[in-house]
Amino acid sequence: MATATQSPRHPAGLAQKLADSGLRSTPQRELVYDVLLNKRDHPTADEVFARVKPELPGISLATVYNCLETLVQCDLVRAVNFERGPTRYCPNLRPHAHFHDEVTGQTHDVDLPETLFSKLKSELPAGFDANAVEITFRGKAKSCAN
Amino acid sequence: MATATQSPRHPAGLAQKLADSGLRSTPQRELVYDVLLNKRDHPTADEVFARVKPELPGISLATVYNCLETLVQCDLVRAVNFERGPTRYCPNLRPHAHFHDEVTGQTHDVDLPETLFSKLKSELPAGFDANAVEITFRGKAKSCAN
DNA sequence: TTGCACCTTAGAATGATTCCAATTTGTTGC
DNA sequence: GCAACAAATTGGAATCATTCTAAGGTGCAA
Repeated sequence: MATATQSPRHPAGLAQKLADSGLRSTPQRELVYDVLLNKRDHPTADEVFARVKPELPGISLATVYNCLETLVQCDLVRAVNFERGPTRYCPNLRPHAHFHDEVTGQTHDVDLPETLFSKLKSELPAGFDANAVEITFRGKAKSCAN
Repeated sequence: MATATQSPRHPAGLAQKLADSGLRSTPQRELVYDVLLNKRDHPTADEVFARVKPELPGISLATVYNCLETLVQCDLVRAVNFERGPTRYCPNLRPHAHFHDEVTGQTHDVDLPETLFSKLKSELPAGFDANAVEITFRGKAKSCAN
């Protein structure tokens, strides 16, 4: 029996949401989710792996991929892709856009008015029924330090 | 017309645009560009390769990748990515969005009012300077036959 | 007609991700 | 408590798109 070395640093929602899908809450899944919540810089699977390893040294990269996939399935996390780069993960569930900084390679969340998303969908020609829109900006972000 | 197996089926712009960048117009580049113009279904590199091979049997996949990259550099073609799938290529230079049909896997161009793109950029918080926006819809497209 | 820069080519290498088969772990009914 | 069964994890192999590399063509310029 694994002792509770790690208390849940995340909303209790995780176990519930997993259970809703008939899935179990495991140390690996909790930790992966914690890591995403704690540093919301859109890490790749590899980066998540690196952050998770110190706490759970036996975890494998395959498991990290599995956990991330599971979290995406449960709608706890969004997968974000940009130009064939490795998939990044984002625990921000509100509808939002992404801004890719061409200089630093960083990804930022950008909140946009809800109306914009629905407006966009309404612009579609007849016969197109969208259930998701994705908006991605590319450019330079002035860091706060400048 | 039976004589010239490959007359330029594309606007004369190609050779010019290439020259502008100090590049040569080659049979491979012309043919790849032709293929994109002739069937605008957002083919992958592999698909372009397959379409090009009958006319130029000696062409290699590496060359197709090279040509596509070159055309993108010259702003004659746009590379389109969707969720880690293979990159697709699109000779439509007008600003437009893409609609991915979840059923058929097809990609459709969607023209949106120019104002929308600028409006979107103007919604960005201070400090974010976008030079490109990408809009991608996912959903079902009723085919015309229905 | 030689030199040189650009191009193409085949195949090897890379990188992210998925697959697989073998444990391990958790849960349930007894 | 414990066998039986399902769900999860693991390491390594496999896959897929793409890029790299080294070697050989091509064509214009001097």
